[in-house]
Amino acid sequence: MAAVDLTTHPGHLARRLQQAHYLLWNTMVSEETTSPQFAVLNALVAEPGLDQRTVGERVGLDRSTIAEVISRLDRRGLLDKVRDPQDGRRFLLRPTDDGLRVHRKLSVRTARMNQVFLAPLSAGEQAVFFDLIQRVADAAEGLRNPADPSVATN
Amino acid sequence: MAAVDLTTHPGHLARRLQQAHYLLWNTMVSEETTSPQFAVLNALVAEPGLDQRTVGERVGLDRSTIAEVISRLDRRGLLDKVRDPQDGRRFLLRPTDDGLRVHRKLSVRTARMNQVFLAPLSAGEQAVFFDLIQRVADAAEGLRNPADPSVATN
DNA sequence: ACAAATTAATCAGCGCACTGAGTATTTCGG
DNA sequence: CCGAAATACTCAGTGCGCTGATTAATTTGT
Repeated sequence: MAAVDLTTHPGHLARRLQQAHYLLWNTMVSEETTSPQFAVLNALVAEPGLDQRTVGERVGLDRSTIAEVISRLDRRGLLDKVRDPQDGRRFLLRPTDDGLRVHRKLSVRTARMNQVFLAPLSAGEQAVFFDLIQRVADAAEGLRNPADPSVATN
Repeated sequence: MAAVDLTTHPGHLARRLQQAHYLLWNTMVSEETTSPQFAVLNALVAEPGLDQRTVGERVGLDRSTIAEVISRLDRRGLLDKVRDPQDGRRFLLRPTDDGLRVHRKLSVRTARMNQVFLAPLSAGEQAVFFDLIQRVADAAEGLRNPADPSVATN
């Protein structure tokens, strides 16, 4: 009786959206390479030589998760991981030739998948969709690190 | 150079949105009870006596995941799980008094959290937000089970 | 120059999410 | 009535995602 309507809960909708995407990715893009793995590969194609932490920042993964994703890509030979001679704490990462090939192939398939995924929306609605989600996600991420000195907390 | 802009990838946005929500939930709602656990509890408040599979359907969790979520709620004494005397394969689930208490408390906090989460959007935008996400998620879930006999596949 | 603080990465532990395979129970067909 | 199919649940295995604690390297403050 006191139950709540979950269709008005953004968190629940976000989870359902992500699950739906996960399934579609598996059937239309790749069963071996996951969406987060592709995101990491993509970040390294854009900026080869990044370290682990920075890649995580770029794609929105925390230190532990990024370490696992990278270790899987490394095991499959899709990226190179070498100690930074300038700073022995860091590992520098860059895609291998295989990594570049996989990235190219998956880029095409991902574009196709996105069309199918967004097909229920008109072009205008798609733009609104991106804008609204991004604003909510950005704001929530902002709540998490209120410590940026350039945007004082008061 | 051939890298892709992830801000136009709904899957990537969905993941970021869900992560942002996860963090906010942890700080504003509960550290013990997760959002999927609340969803299950909520489904059982609405319809006490459901079996596991049906609860999973209601909240959008597959057979394996729902089993784990339920076993955690059971361990914490928030629900009762008894064999259906009519059908020995099923377990019938209902919230305990403790489960009802937790559900009530978390309902209030969840409402507050949703307000904070959606604060960057106007009331009109929030309605659009729900509508668009739901349409995309519904459509993608529909691609997954085209086998409903009442809506023939051809 | 050297102790203290900071930073990058790892590890252990928990929870969500999916698939494929296996077990037990019920239902269906002949 | 009884063997085959369907159904509910469990189990093993993989991957994403978070926190808190630890280790190793660099930077900072005297």
